Amino acid sequence: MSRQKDNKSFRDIKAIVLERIQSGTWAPDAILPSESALVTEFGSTRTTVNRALRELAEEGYLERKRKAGTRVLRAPVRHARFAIPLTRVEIEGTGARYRYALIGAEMRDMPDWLRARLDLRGAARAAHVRALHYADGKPFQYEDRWIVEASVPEVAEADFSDTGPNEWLIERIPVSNVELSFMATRADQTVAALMDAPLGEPIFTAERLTWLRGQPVTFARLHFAPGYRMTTRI
Amino acid sequence: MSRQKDNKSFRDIKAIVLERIQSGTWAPDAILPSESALVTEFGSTRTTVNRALRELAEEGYLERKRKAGTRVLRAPVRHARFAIPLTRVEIEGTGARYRYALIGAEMRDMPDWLRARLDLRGAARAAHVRALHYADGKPFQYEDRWIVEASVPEVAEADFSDTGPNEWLIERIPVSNVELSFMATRADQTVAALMDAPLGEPIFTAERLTWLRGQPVTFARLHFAPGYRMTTRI
DNA sequence: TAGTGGTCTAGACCACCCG
DNA sequence: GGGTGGTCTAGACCACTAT
Repeated sequence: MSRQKDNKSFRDIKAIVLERIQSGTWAPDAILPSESALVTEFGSTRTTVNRALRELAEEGYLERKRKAGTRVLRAPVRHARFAIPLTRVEIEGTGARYRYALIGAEMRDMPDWLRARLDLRGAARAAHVRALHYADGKPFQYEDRWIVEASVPEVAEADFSDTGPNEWLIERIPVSNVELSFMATRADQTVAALMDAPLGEPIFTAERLTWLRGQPVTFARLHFAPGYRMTTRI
Repeated sequence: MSRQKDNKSFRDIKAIVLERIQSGTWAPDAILPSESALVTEFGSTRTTVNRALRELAEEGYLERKRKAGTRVLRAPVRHARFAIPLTRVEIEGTGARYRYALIGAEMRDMPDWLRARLDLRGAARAAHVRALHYADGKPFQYEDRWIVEASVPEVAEADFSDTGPNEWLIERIPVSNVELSFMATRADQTVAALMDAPLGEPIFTAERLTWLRGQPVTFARLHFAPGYRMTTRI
């Protein structure tokens, strides 16, 4: 049979199923009809029905188990998805003018807390780079980053005067693993001075740890200007 | 041809392609071979190759366009994914004992800032519920929530003494839209007292706005105990 | 206009797991 | 044991868009 107007695409099926969940037709904990039953109802094939249900499960609405069937989740396990763009892109995306300023960059032995954090034994050298990102002339983000020399040897000769260390890294290192944390910290002297904020001001802070194939590449602490909100719609 | 040992599953293909991206075999901006070329290389069918590439694109590694082909993204648009569980589930997941305490609940007219936030015109009543969630006897999260009566009429008779308002809501309302924000705030008198923290302490705070089919349902502000980190691996 | 990805049909085998 | 979802093959038509 060729594709008819009344046949349902996987998007149609997703929409119909979601509507039935949200309207309560299929209440939490209810078991949906099997794929083959839905194939009959929607007049499509298992491939299509399967894709619709699989995606709804990925989105946290359904739980699927062989033999047990497809169940409507009581509390949809919603996942917040945050895009993690380059700071420059994030700023330009709001229509603001981006400016970058290097505060300092030097090669150092890594402090103990950082070696512990990166799970590195023995001494290791790293570039310690500090920089400010401005939006429309106002401080937007203070970046305090370490780049492990063993993983990125060219870092010893890198020049960060014009390009942020993150953009520099992205040109060279395809990342494989990232651990990302968000927290609220207190503005210390450095941050307060750079952000033009009172000492002790609550600062939205992100920590980012990056590995390439098991090797630690970089650790960054990103301090956002007071009032920053990270927002997403799900 | 039946499935042979040397045939590749879509997972195999994903892994191989990802390895080629991360090793630089397929550098940023490079165009991958077309699906049919990969079908020849991997000895599978387009359905399988397509699923592998489609998922890698969803994960932010590739960009796909008809006719233009599949391109390796320079800066992988990585997405942090945070599971948003019930507070009780989050606490119990760490192995800690969960305890809930209601602080106050009453029906009120919504304040102006909230009506603006929910895009509601005219007066509207809502339940204002405040509650504390404990982990192993220590304050973990202070929840300050408004529930719109027009969207959930039963809320006027609800009893939140034993069950948190979030769990209560989930039993009744399948959500459709959520806006989630994270920020750093300063502990005010209420939060400081409840969290046993100094006034002005930086507090990791989440705001959550929920709609059902365009109707605002609830607005919650969740204040986490000092030191809270939200972490994810991507 | 030609080549690429997007999606569908039709059918099949299999892994898992509940009863 | 048997029903369910997981995934694959083989082939097809179509939509988009770079050239």
